[in-house]
Amino acid sequence: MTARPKVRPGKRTNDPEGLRKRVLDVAEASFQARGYHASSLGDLMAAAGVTGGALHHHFPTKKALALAVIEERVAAAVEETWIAPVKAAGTAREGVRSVFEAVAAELEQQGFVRGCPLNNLAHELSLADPDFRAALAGVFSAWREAIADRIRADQQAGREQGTDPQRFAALAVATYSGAMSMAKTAQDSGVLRDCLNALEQGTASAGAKRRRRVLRQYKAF
Amino acid sequence: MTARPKVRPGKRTNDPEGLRKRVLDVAEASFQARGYHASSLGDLMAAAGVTGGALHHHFPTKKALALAVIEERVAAAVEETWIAPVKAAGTAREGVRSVFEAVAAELEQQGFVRGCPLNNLAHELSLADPDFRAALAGVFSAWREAIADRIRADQQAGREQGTDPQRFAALAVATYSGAMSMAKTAQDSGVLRDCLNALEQGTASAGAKRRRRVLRQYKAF
DNA sequence: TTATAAACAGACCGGTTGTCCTGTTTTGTC
DNA sequence: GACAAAACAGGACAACCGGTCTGTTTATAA
Repeated sequence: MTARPKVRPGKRTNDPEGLRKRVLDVAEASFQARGYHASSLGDLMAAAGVTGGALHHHFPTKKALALAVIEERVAAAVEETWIAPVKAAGTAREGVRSVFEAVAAELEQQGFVRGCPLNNLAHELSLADPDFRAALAGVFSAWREAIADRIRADQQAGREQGTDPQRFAALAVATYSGAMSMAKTAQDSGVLRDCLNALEQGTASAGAKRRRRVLRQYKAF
Repeated sequence: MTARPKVRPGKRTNDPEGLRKRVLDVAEASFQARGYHASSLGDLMAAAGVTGGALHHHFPTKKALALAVIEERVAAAVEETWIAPVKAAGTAREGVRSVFEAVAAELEQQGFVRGCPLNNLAHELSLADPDFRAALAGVFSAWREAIADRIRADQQAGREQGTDPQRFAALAVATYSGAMSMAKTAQDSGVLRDCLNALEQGTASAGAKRRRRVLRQYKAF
Protein backbone atom coordinates (compact mmCIF):
# COMPACT_ATOMS: atom_id res chain seq x y z
CA MET A 1 0.00 0.00 0.00
CA THR A 2 2.18 2.80 1.26
CA ALA A 3 5.61 3.24 -0.22
CA ARG A 4 8.38 2.57 2.24
CA PRO A 5 12.06 3.41 1.98
CA LYS A 6 13.28 -0.14 1.53
CA VAL A 7 15.42 0.34 -1.53
CA ARG A 8 19.06 0.05 -0.58
CA PRO A 9 20.29 -3.09 1.12
CA GLY A 10 23.64 -1.50 1.72
CA LYS A 11 22.28 1.70 3.16
CA ARG A 12 20.07 1.79 6.21
CA THR A 13 18.58 4.68 8.10
CA ASN A 14 17.57 4.28 11.70
CA ASP A 15 14.22 5.85 12.36
CA PRO A 16 12.90 4.38 15.58
CA GLU A 17 10.00 6.78 15.99
CA GLY A 18 8.92 6.47 12.39
CA LEU A 19 9.14 2.71 12.49
CA ARG A 20 7.21 2.56 15.71
CA LYS A 21 4.55 4.79 14.24
CA ARG A 22 4.29 2.62 11.14
CA VAL A 23 3.86 -0.49 13.23
CA LEU A 24 1.19 1.14 15.36
CA ASP A 25 -0.62 2.38 12.26
CA VAL A 26 -0.74 -1.09 10.79
CA ALA A 27 -1.62 -2.77 14.06
CA GLU A 28 -4.39 -0.31 14.79
CA ALA A 29 -5.94 -0.88 11.39
CA SER A 30 -5.60 -4.64 11.52
CA PHE A 31 -6.90 -4.99 15.06
CA GLN A 32 -9.84 -2.88 14.02
CA ALA A 33 -10.60 -4.81 10.86
CA ARG A 34 -9.67 -8.35 11.84
CA GLY A 35 -9.34 -8.30 15.58
CA TYR A 36 -6.41 -9.10 17.82
CA HIS A 37 -6.19 -12.87 17.54
CA ALA A 38 -6.82 -12.90 13.82
CA SER A 39 -3.98 -10.45 13.21
CA SER A 40 -0.69 -12.30 12.98
CA LEU A 41 2.59 -10.56 13.63
CA GLY A 42 3.79 -11.86 10.31
CA ASP A 43 1.04 -10.00 8.52
CA LEU A 44 1.69 -6.86 10.50
CA MET A 45 5.41 -7.04 9.78
CA ALA A 46 4.81 -7.45 6.09
CA ALA A 47 2.27 -4.64 5.97
CA ALA A 48 4.51 -2.27 7.88
CA GLY A 49 7.66 -3.32 6.06
CA VAL A 50 9.38 -4.23 9.27
CA THR A 51 11.53 -7.20 10.22
CA GLY A 52 11.02 -9.41 13.21
CA GLY A 53 14.02 -8.01 14.98
CA ALA A 54 12.82 -4.45 14.64
CA LEU A 55 9.32 -5.29 15.78
CA HIS A 56 10.62 -7.19 18.78
CA HIS A 57 12.88 -4.29 19.65
CA HIS A 58 9.98 -1.87 19.95
CA PHE A 59 7.32 -4.28 21.17
CA PRO A 60 8.68 -7.31 23.00
CA THR A 61 5.41 -9.22 22.77
CA LYS A 62 2.17 -9.05 20.87
CA LYS A 63 0.46 -8.11 24.08
CA ALA A 64 2.74 -5.12 24.50
CA LEU A 65 1.86 -4.01 20.99
CA ALA A 66 -1.85 -4.29 21.67
CA LEU A 67 -1.49 -2.41 24.91
CA ALA A 68 0.26 0.39 23.06
CA VAL A 69 -2.48 0.45 20.43
CA ILE A 70 -5.12 0.75 23.15
CA GLU A 71 -3.37 3.39 25.20
CA GLU A 72 -2.06 5.50 22.34
CA ARG A 73 -4.40 4.98 19.42
CA VAL A 74 -7.79 3.86 20.72
CA ALA A 75 -7.73 6.38 23.53
CA ALA A 76 -6.77 9.09 21.05
CA ALA A 77 -9.58 8.08 18.71
CA VAL A 78 -12.13 8.39 21.52
CA GLU A 79 -10.63 11.71 22.49
CA GLU A 80 -10.82 13.00 18.95
CA THR A 81 -14.26 11.79 17.92
CA TRP A 82 -16.04 12.14 21.24
CA ILE A 83 -14.37 13.99 24.07
CA ALA A 84 -13.15 17.03 22.16
CA PRO A 85 -16.44 17.56 20.24
CA VAL A 86 -18.52 17.21 23.37
CA LYS A 87 -16.33 19.72 25.16
CA ALA A 88 -16.53 22.12 22.25
CA ALA A 89 -20.28 21.84 21.72
CA GLY A 90 -22.79 24.34 23.00
CA THR A 91 -24.37 21.82 25.32
CA ALA A 92 -23.82 18.21 26.20
CA ARG A 93 -26.86 17.11 24.25
CA GLU A 94 -25.82 19.07 21.21
CA GLY A 95 -22.40 17.51 21.47
CA VAL A 96 -23.79 14.00 21.63
CA ARG A 97 -26.06 14.64 18.70
CA SER A 98 -23.31 16.16 16.59
CA VAL A 99 -21.07 13.17 17.19
CA PHE A 100 -23.80 10.71 16.27
CA GLU A 101 -24.55 12.63 13.11
CA ALA A 102 -20.92 13.10 12.19
CA VAL A 103 -20.18 9.42 12.57
CA ALA A 104 -23.33 8.41 10.71
CA ALA A 105 -22.44 10.77 7.88
CA GLU A 106 -18.91 9.44 7.75
CA LEU A 107 -20.11 5.85 7.64
CA GLU A 108 -22.61 6.60 4.91
CA GLN A 109 -19.92 8.29 2.90
CA GLN A 110 -17.43 5.47 3.08
CA GLY A 111 -20.13 2.86 2.73
CA PHE A 112 -18.63 0.45 5.20
CA VAL A 113 -18.92 0.03 8.94
CA ARG A 114 -15.81 -1.06 10.74
CA GLY A 115 -17.29 -0.54 14.18
CA CYS A 116 -16.05 1.28 17.22
CA PRO A 117 -12.34 0.60 17.82
CA LEU A 118 -12.77 0.58 21.56
CA ASN A 119 -15.72 -1.78 21.61
CA ASN A 120 -14.17 -4.09 19.07
CA LEU A 121 -11.11 -4.65 21.22
CA ALA A 122 -13.05 -4.52 24.47
CA HIS A 123 -15.20 -7.46 23.52
CA GLU A 124 -12.30 -9.58 22.40
CA LEU A 125 -9.78 -8.75 25.09
CA SER A 126 -11.56 -7.70 28.25
CA LEU A 127 -11.77 -11.22 29.59
CA ALA A 128 -8.52 -12.39 28.02
CA ASP A 129 -6.10 -10.47 30.20
CA PRO A 130 -6.32 -8.21 33.26
CA ASP A 131 -3.97 -5.66 31.71
CA PHE A 132 -6.09 -5.45 28.59
CA ARG A 133 -9.19 -5.08 30.67
CA ALA A 134 -7.73 -2.31 32.79
CA ALA A 135 -6.52 -0.35 29.79
CA LEU A 136 -9.84 -0.64 28.01
CA ALA A 137 -11.82 0.20 31.13
CA GLY A 138 -9.74 3.33 31.49
CA VAL A 139 -10.71 4.53 28.03
CA PHE A 140 -14.39 3.83 28.68
CA SER A 141 -14.14 5.69 31.96
CA ALA A 142 -12.53 8.76 30.41
CA TRP A 143 -15.17 8.78 27.69
CA ARG A 144 -18.05 8.66 30.12
CA GLU A 145 -16.46 11.13 32.50
CA ALA A 146 -16.03 13.70 29.75
CA ILE A 147 -19.74 13.57 28.96
CA ALA A 148 -20.68 13.69 32.62
CA ASP A 149 -18.43 16.69 33.11
CA ARG A 150 -20.12 18.40 30.23
CA ILE A 151 -23.51 17.85 31.80
CA ARG A 152 -22.21 19.31 35.03
CA ALA A 153 -21.00 22.35 33.15
CA ASP A 154 -24.46 22.72 31.63
CA GLN A 155 -25.95 22.47 35.08
CA GLN A 156 -23.76 25.28 36.33
CA ALA A 157 -25.21 27.32 33.48
CA GLY A 158 -28.70 26.56 34.71
CA ARG A 159 -29.56 23.73 32.34
CA GLU A 160 -30.12 20.00 32.78
CA GLN A 161 -31.21 20.37 36.36
CA GLY A 162 -33.12 17.11 36.30
CA THR A 163 -30.36 15.12 34.65
CA ASP A 164 -28.02 12.79 36.44
CA PRO A 165 -24.61 13.34 34.83
CA GLN A 166 -23.30 9.83 35.30
CA ARG A 167 -26.45 8.18 34.12
CA PHE A 168 -26.74 10.40 31.11
CA ALA A 169 -23.14 9.73 30.19
CA ALA A 170 -23.61 6.00 30.60
CA LEU A 171 -26.68 6.09 28.40
CA ALA A 172 -24.96 8.09 25.69
CA VAL A 173 -21.94 5.83 25.58
CA ALA A 174 -24.01 2.66 25.78
CA THR A 175 -26.37 3.75 23.04
CA TYR A 176 -23.52 4.70 20.76
CA SER A 177 -21.63 1.51 21.45
CA GLY A 178 -24.64 -0.68 20.91
CA ALA A 179 -25.72 1.19 17.83
CA MET A 180 -22.27 0.81 16.33
CA SER A 181 -22.36 -2.85 17.15
CA MET A 182 -25.60 -3.29 15.25
CA ALA A 183 -24.47 -1.05 12.43
CA LYS A 184 -21.34 -3.14 12.04
CA THR A 185 -23.22 -6.41 12.09
CA ALA A 186 -25.91 -5.22 9.70
CA GLN A 187 -23.44 -3.15 7.69
CA ASP A 188 -26.03 -0.38 7.83
CA SER A 189 -25.47 2.93 9.53
CA GLY A 190 -29.19 3.68 9.65
CA VAL A 191 -29.54 2.23 13.11
CA LEU A 192 -27.29 5.00 14.38
CA ARG A 193 -29.81 7.59 13.30
CA ASP A 194 -32.66 5.48 14.67
CA CYS A 195 -31.02 5.42 18.05
CA LEU A 196 -30.22 9.11 17.99
CA ASN A 197 -33.79 9.96 17.11
CA ALA A 198 -35.21 7.70 19.77
CA LEU A 199 -32.77 9.12 22.27
CA GLU A 200 -33.63 12.72 21.45
CA GLN A 201 -37.33 12.04 21.31
CA GLY A 202 -37.25 10.50 24.72
CA THR A 203 -34.47 12.08 26.63
CA ALA A 204 -34.76 15.79 26.02
CA SER A 205 -34.15 17.93 29.05
CA ALA A 206 -36.74 17.25 31.69
CA GLY A 207 -37.61 20.90 31.99
CA ALA A 208 -37.82 21.47 28.26
CA LYS A 209 -40.88 22.13 26.20
CA ARG A 210 -43.61 19.58 25.84
CA ARG A 211 -43.03 17.07 23.11
CA ARG A 212 -45.09 17.36 20.00
CA ARG A 213 -47.73 14.68 19.81
CA VAL A 214 -48.23 14.87 16.12
CA LEU A 215 -48.97 11.53 14.57
CA ARG A 216 -46.10 10.93 12.31
CA GLN A 217 -45.44 7.25 12.49
CA TYR A 218 -48.39 5.69 10.76
CA LYS A 219 -46.27 3.18 8.99
CA ALA A 220 -46.35 1.06 12.11
CA PHE A 221 -49.71 -0.28 11.08
CA MET B 1 -15.76 -30.35 35.02
CA THR B 2 -18.76 -32.43 34.09
CA ALA B 3 -18.54 -36.16 34.40
CA ARG B 4 -18.69 -37.95 31.10
CA PRO B 5 -19.28 -41.62 30.39
CA LYS B 6 -15.78 -42.41 29.21
CA VAL B 7 -15.05 -45.43 31.32
CA ARG B 8 -15.01 -48.50 29.14
CA PRO B 9 -12.62 -48.73 26.24
CA GLY B 10 -14.19 -51.94 25.12
CA LYS B 11 -17.75 -50.74 25.30
CA ARG B 12 -18.97 -47.76 23.38
CA THR B 13 -22.40 -46.24 23.13
CA ASN B 14 -23.35 -44.14 20.17
CA ASP B 15 -25.18 -41.04 21.26
CA PRO B 16 -25.03 -38.61 18.37
CA GLU B 17 -27.50 -36.11 19.79
CA GLY B 18 -25.94 -36.15 23.22
CA LEU B 19 -22.47 -35.78 21.82
CA ARG B 20 -23.53 -32.96 19.60
CA LYS B 21 -25.17 -31.23 22.53
CA ARG B 22 -22.03 -31.61 24.64
CA VAL B 23 -19.91 -30.09 21.92
CA LEU B 24 -22.29 -27.19 21.51
CA ASP B 25 -22.39 -26.64 25.25
CA VAL B 26 -18.63 -26.46 25.46
CA ALA B 27 -18.28 -24.36 22.33
CA GLU B 28 -20.93 -21.92 23.45
CA ALA B 29 -19.24 -21.43 26.79
CA SER B 30 -15.76 -21.13 25.34
CA PHE B 31 -16.76 -18.75 22.57
CA GLN B 32 -18.48 -16.65 25.19
CA ALA B 33 -15.58 -16.62 27.61
CA ARG B 34 -12.58 -16.64 25.29
CA GLY B 35 -13.92 -15.79 21.88
CA TYR B 36 -13.88 -17.70 18.64
CA HIS B 37 -10.26 -17.39 17.58
CA ALA B 38 -8.93 -17.98 21.07
CA SER B 39 -10.88 -21.21 21.38
CA SER B 40 -8.98 -24.08 19.83
CA LEU B 41 -10.71 -27.22 18.68
CA GLY B 42 -8.27 -29.17 20.79
CA ASP B 43 -9.44 -27.43 23.92
CA LEU B 44 -13.06 -27.92 22.97
CA MET B 45 -12.49 -31.60 22.26
CA ALA B 46 -10.80 -32.10 25.60
CA ALA B 47 -13.46 -30.18 27.49
CA ALA B 48 -16.29 -32.06 25.81
CA GLY B 49 -14.56 -35.42 26.02
CA VAL B 50 -14.80 -35.91 22.30
CA THR B 51 -12.33 -37.17 19.75
CA GLY B 52 -11.36 -35.43 16.56
CA GLY B 53 -13.23 -37.92 14.44
CA ALA B 54 -16.44 -37.45 16.32
CA LEU B 55 -16.18 -33.69 16.26
CA HIS B 56 -15.49 -33.67 12.56
CA HIS B 57 -18.41 -36.00 11.96
CA HIS B 58 -20.86 -33.54 13.48
CA PHE B 59 -19.14 -30.29 12.53
CA PRO B 60 -16.93 -30.52 9.44
CA THR B 61 -15.19 -27.25 10.15
CA LYS B 62 -14.74 -24.82 13.00
CA LYS B 63 -16.82 -22.35 11.08
CA ALA B 64 -19.70 -24.81 10.90
CA LEU B 65 -19.49 -25.26 14.64
CA ALA B 66 -19.59 -21.52 15.24
CA LEU B 67 -22.50 -21.14 12.87
CA ALA B 68 -24.39 -23.79 14.80
CA VAL B 69 -23.60 -22.06 18.07
CA ILE B 70 -24.95 -18.78 16.70
CA GLU B 71 -28.07 -20.19 15.14
CA GLU B 72 -28.98 -22.63 17.88
CA ARG B 73 -27.54 -21.27 21.10
CA VAL B 74 -27.08 -17.53 20.75
CA ALA B 75 -30.43 -17.10 19.07
CA ALA B 76 -32.04 -19.20 21.78
CA ALA B 77 -30.39 -17.14 24.49
CA VAL B 78 -31.77 -13.94 23.00
CA GLU B 79 -35.16 -15.56 22.69
CA GLU B 80 -35.12 -16.69 26.28
CA THR B 81 -33.77 -13.60 28.01
CA TRP B 82 -35.31 -10.95 25.80
CA ILE B 83 -38.00 -11.92 23.32
CA ALA B 84 -40.12 -14.13 25.54
CA PRO B 85 -40.06 -11.76 28.54
CA VAL B 86 -40.92 -8.76 26.38
CA LYS B 87 -43.82 -10.65 24.86
CA ALA B 88 -45.04 -11.75 28.25
CA ALA B 89 -44.75 -8.37 29.94
CA GLY B 90 -47.64 -6.00 30.49
CA THR B 91 -46.15 -3.40 28.18
CA ALA B 92 -43.05 -3.07 26.07
CA ARG B 93 -41.46 -0.67 28.51
CA GLU B 94 -42.17 -2.92 31.43
CA GLY B 95 -40.67 -5.79 29.52
CA VAL B 96 -37.50 -3.88 28.77
CA ARG B 97 -37.17 -2.77 32.34
CA SER B 98 -37.74 -6.25 33.71
CA VAL B 99 -35.06 -7.70 31.46
CA PHE B 100 -32.54 -5.05 32.45
CA GLU B 101 -33.25 -5.65 36.09
CA ALA B 102 -33.23 -9.41 35.79
CA VAL B 103 -29.88 -9.40 34.03
CA ALA B 104 -28.41 -6.90 36.45
CA ALA B 105 -29.58 -9.00 39.38
CA GLU B 106 -28.14 -12.13 37.84
CA LEU B 107 -24.79 -10.47 37.22
CA GLU B 108 -24.63 -9.12 40.73
CA GLN B 109 -25.40 -12.54 42.07
CA GLN B 110 -22.75 -14.38 40.15
CA GLY B 111 -20.27 -11.55 40.59
CA PHE B 112 -18.84 -11.80 37.12
CA VAL B 113 -19.79 -10.26 33.80
CA ARG B 114 -19.28 -12.44 30.75
CA GLY B 115 -21.03 -10.03 28.43
CA CYS B 116 -23.76 -10.52 25.87
CA PRO B 117 -23.19 -13.69 23.84
CA LEU B 118 -24.51 -12.09 20.68
CA ASN B 119 -22.43 -8.94 20.93
CA ASN B 120 -19.32 -10.85 21.89
CA LEU B 121 -19.43 -12.92 18.74
CA ALA B 122 -20.78 -10.11 16.60
CA HIS B 123 -17.76 -7.93 17.24
CA GLU B 124 -15.29 -10.66 16.54
CA LEU B 125 -16.92 -12.32 13.57
CA SER B 126 -19.10 -9.81 11.73
CA LEU B 127 -16.27 -8.64 9.51
CA ALA B 128 -14.53 -11.99 9.38
CA ASP B 129 -17.00 -13.88 7.24
CA PRO B 130 -20.21 -13.08 5.35
CA ASP B 131 -21.97 -16.16 6.70
CA PHE B 132 -21.14 -15.18 10.25
CA ARG B 133 -22.32 -11.68 9.63
CA ALA B 134 -25.60 -12.82 8.12
CA ALA B 135 -26.32 -15.19 10.98
CA LEU B 136 -25.53 -12.60 13.62
CA ALA B 137 -27.50 -9.91 11.82
CA GLY B 138 -30.48 -12.23 11.79
CA VAL B 139 -30.42 -12.60 15.55
CA PHE B 140 -30.13 -8.86 16.03
CA SER B 141 -33.01 -8.34 13.65
CA ALA B 142 -35.28 -10.81 15.43
CA TRP B 143 -34.43 -9.21 18.74
CA ARG B 144 -35.29 -5.73 17.56
CA GLU B 145 -38.38 -6.85 15.71
CA ALA B 146 -39.78 -8.52 18.79
CA ILE B 147 -39.53 -5.29 20.75
CA ALA B 148 -40.97 -3.27 17.89
CA ASP B 149 -43.86 -5.71 17.62
CA ARG B 150 -44.52 -5.31 21.30
CA ILE B 151 -44.67 -1.53 20.91
CA ARG B 152 -47.14 -1.97 18.07
CA ALA B 153 -49.27 -4.18 20.27
CA ASP B 154 -49.23 -1.49 22.93
CA GLN B 155 -50.26 1.04 20.33
CA GLN B 156 -53.25 -1.07 19.36
CA ALA B 157 -54.20 -0.90 23.01
CA GLY B 158 -54.04 2.86 22.89
CA ARG B 159 -50.61 3.36 24.39
CA GLU B 160 -47.30 4.61 23.02
CA GLN B 161 -48.94 6.70 20.33
CA GLY B 162 -45.95 8.97 20.01
CA THR B 163 -43.39 6.20 19.90
CA ASP B 164 -41.75 4.92 16.76
CA PRO B 165 -41.55 1.14 17.19
CA GLN B 166 -38.41 0.61 15.20
CA ARG B 167 -36.56 3.46 16.82
CA PHE B 168 -37.59 2.43 20.28
CA ALA B 169 -36.49 -1.12 19.62
CA ALA B 170 -33.17 0.02 18.24
CA LEU B 171 -32.60 2.20 21.27
CA ALA B 172 -33.45 -0.57 23.71
CA VAL B 173 -31.18 -3.09 22.03
CA ALA B 174 -28.38 -0.60 21.58
CA THR B 175 -28.52 0.57 25.16
CA TYR B 176 -28.49 -2.96 26.48
CA SER B 177 -25.68 -4.02 24.18
CA GLY B 178 -23.56 -1.02 25.02
CA ALA B 179 -24.26 -1.29 28.72
CA MET B 180 -23.24 -4.92 28.71
CA SER B 181 -20.10 -4.00 26.85
CA MET B 182 -19.16 -1.50 29.52
CA ALA B 183 -20.21 -3.81 32.31
CA LYS B 184 -18.00 -6.53 30.91
CA THR B 185 -15.02 -4.25 30.48
CA ALA B 186 -15.40 -2.67 33.90
CA GLN B 187 -16.55 -5.94 35.48
CA ASP B 188 -19.27 -3.90 37.13
CA SER B 189 -22.94 -4.41 36.49
CA GLY B 190 -23.85 -1.01 37.92
CA VAL B 191 -23.72 0.64 34.54
CA LEU B 192 -26.68 -1.50 33.53
CA ARG B 193 -28.81 0.13 36.17
CA ASP B 194 -27.44 3.55 35.29
CA CYS B 195 -28.50 3.08 31.71
CA LEU B 196 -31.91 1.74 32.64
CA ASN B 197 -32.54 4.68 34.95
CA ALA B 198 -31.41 7.20 32.37
CA LEU B 199 -33.52 5.46 29.77
CA GLU B 200 -36.64 5.44 31.90
CA GLN B 201 -36.12 8.98 33.07
CA GLY B 202 -35.83 10.20 29.53
CA THR B 203 -37.88 7.98 27.36
CA ALA B 204 -41.20 7.54 29.09
CA SER B 205 -44.19 7.51 26.80
CA ALA B 206 -44.53 10.84 25.06
CA GLY B 207 -48.19 11.13 25.89
CA ALA B 208 -47.72 10.13 29.49
CA LYS B 209 -47.82 12.31 32.53
CA ARG B 210 -45.44 15.19 32.87
CA ARG B 211 -42.11 14.26 34.31
CA ARG B 212 -41.47 15.23 37.86
CA ARG B 213 -39.09 18.11 38.14
CA VAL B 214 -38.10 17.44 41.65
CA LEU B 215 -34.47 18.12 42.32
CA ARG B 216 -33.11 14.78 43.24
CA GLN B 217 -29.59 14.70 41.92
CA TYR B 218 -27.73 17.21 44.00
CA LYS B 219 -24.68 15.06 44.13
CA ALA B 220 -23.72 16.44 40.75
CA PHE B 221 -22.30 19.48 42.49
C1' DT C 1 -27.66 -63.19 10.39
C1' DT C 2 -26.14 -59.99 7.24
C1' DA C 3 -25.46 -55.87 4.67
C1' DT C 4 -25.16 -50.96 5.10
C1' DA C 5 -24.62 -46.65 6.78
C1' DA C 6 -23.94 -43.84 10.56
C1' DA C 7 -21.04 -42.88 14.58
C1' DC C 8 -16.78 -42.65 16.48
C1' DA C 9 -11.45 -43.35 17.39
C1' DG C 10 -7.03 -41.64 16.81
C1' DA C 11 -3.04 -40.81 14.31
C1' DC C 12 -1.13 -37.71 10.97
C1' DC C 13 0.17 -33.62 8.22
C1' DG C 14 1.25 -29.08 6.28
C1' DG C 15 1.10 -24.67 7.60
C1' DT C 16 1.18 -20.97 10.89
C1' DT C 17 2.02 -18.70 15.16
C1' DG C 18 4.66 -15.94 18.58
C1' DT C 19 8.98 -15.70 20.42
C1' DC C 20 13.83 -16.01 20.85
C1' DC C 21 18.55 -15.61 19.47
C1' DT C 22 22.79 -14.24 17.23
C1' DG C 23 24.84 -11.10 14.49
C1' DT C 24 25.30 -6.61 11.98
C1' DT C 25 24.67 -1.76 11.28
C1' DT C 26 23.74 2.80 12.72
C1' DT C 27 23.90 6.51 16.04
C1' DG C 28 25.38 9.25 19.79
C1' DT C 29 29.17 10.47 23.04
C1' DC C 30 33.68 11.20 24.82
C1' DG D 1 38.40 7.96 15.83
C1' DA D 2 37.02 4.79 19.78
C1' DC D 3 33.53 2.93 22.14
C1' DA D 4 28.99 1.69 23.89
C1' DA D 5 24.33 1.50 23.31
C1' DA D 6 20.50 1.56 20.55
C1' DA D 7 18.35 0.05 16.21
C1' DC D 8 17.68 -3.32 13.08
C1' DA D 9 18.21 -7.90 10.17
C1' DG D 10 16.83 -12.39 9.64
C1' DG D 11 16.96 -17.10 10.63
C1' DA D 12 15.52 -20.85 13.89
C1' DC D 13 12.39 -23.18 16.66
C1' DA D 14 9.01 -25.48 19.35
C1' DA D 15 4.30 -25.36 20.05
C1' DC D 16 0.04 -25.32 18.18
C1' DC D 17 -3.67 -25.04 14.89
C1' DG D 18 -7.37 -26.88 11.88
C1' DG D 19 -8.25 -30.28 8.78
C1' DT D 20 -7.79 -34.90 6.69
C1' DC D 21 -7.33 -39.60 6.56
C1' DT D 22 -7.93 -44.55 7.51
C1' DG D 23 -9.83 -47.78 10.26
C1' DT D 24 -13.03 -49.65 13.81
C1' DT D 25 -17.29 -49.98 16.29
C1' DT D 26 -22.23 -49.42 16.81
C1' DA D 27 -26.88 -49.10 15.26
C1' DT D 28 -30.45 -50.11 11.77
C1' DA D 29 -33.09 -52.51 8.54
C1' DA D 30 -33.80 -56.29 5.54
